[in-house]
Amino acid sequence: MAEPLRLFIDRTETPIGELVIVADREGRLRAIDWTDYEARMRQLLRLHYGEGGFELVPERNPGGLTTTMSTYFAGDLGIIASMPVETGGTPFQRTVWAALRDIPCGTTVSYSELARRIGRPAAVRAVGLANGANPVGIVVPCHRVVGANGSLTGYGGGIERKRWLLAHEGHAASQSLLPFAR
Amino acid sequence: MAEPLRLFIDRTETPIGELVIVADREGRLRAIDWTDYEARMRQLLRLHYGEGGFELVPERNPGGLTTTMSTYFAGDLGIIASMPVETGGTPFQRTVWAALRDIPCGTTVSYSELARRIGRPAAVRAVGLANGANPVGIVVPCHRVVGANGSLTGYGGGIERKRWLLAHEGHAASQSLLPFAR
DNA sequence: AGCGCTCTCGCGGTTTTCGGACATGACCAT
DNA sequence: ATGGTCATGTCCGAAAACCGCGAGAGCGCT
Repeated sequence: MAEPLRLFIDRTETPIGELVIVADREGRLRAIDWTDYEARMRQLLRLHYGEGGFELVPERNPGGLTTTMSTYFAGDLGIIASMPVETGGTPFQRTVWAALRDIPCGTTVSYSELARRIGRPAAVRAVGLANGANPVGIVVPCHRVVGANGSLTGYGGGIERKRWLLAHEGHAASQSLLPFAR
Repeated sequence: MAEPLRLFIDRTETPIGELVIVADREGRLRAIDWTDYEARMRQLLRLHYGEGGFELVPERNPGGLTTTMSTYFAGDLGIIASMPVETGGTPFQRTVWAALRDIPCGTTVSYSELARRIGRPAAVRAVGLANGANPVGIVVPCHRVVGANGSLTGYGGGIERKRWLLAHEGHAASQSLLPFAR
């Protein structure tokens, strides 16, 4: 009944692949992902806003977000911390995502530590799940969460990109971090 | 996200109980039910428009619909046929409800006949279900559907009311119609 | 011992799947 | 007549599967 949410979609190249960016009328980031995972991103949007609950309109640099992302990749790391974001998700997921934004750039946290921080020390796997369901990767830095033993464990965009992002953010040990525990 | 749909709610007395009436800004009927089943009506609204997808604002005689209903109960039977109606529902349900409005006042149809009319002769039970899910009873005359053997079978507001409505509409045999097959 | 690896199992939120209930009625076998 | 079977759409609740984890046990090597 209520006309669908009007969202704007744009794309931009980065050193590790093309990004798809989705913003709303107010210039808040609603979704972002790598072009090669665009299908998954659209699926997530459908899940959050319903089948016909939104429409994607191509537009250049909506809300200036495309520029912001380029700036981040160019080396201005702090800029994403203040980027406006709006998401759906369950209460639990939103709690996890909020906690993600509190992880300082250049550092990492383990899944269990993150679970502890939101007051649900036992919900470790659930935190992993919520991490994977994050619609606004990079900006809400799910890549800063690693295994308890320092292994990179997983990343929706591919482990290689996770490693690159951490290195880009100057994480001291990121060069030696292996995909799996050695 | 999108602010909730603003709906107006009113009540009116009838010979067979109090009605709750819900209209939209454009004066179209969105829902109607007997006060003693108001909980079910609200449930249906939640189902169609989502948990926080609408709000009910008390208002006297919204869109003049309350007057229209009184007029119907006073004896002007034809007036409901032209009453504006807007509903959610699945494609199948909407098809069934549309077919209901084509049943002339003062006549009845069996569930199977109705199923045949919408081109789904086998979906007899499904038609019954869709009938029960009708959010705008009386106006979309689900009470004009009876069992193949003439029994009244069922009605969301109670069999007695179904019988009364049919009698009110001058259905010839309604006086002798029994709740269940004899 | 001490290290490091593998395997197993429990953890918990979300999604998916499945079965049942229902405002019927045609058909077939007792 | 009576009674069981089955088709059909949709919602709901229960149960199970799914995982971007991690602690602990068992085992083979220095």
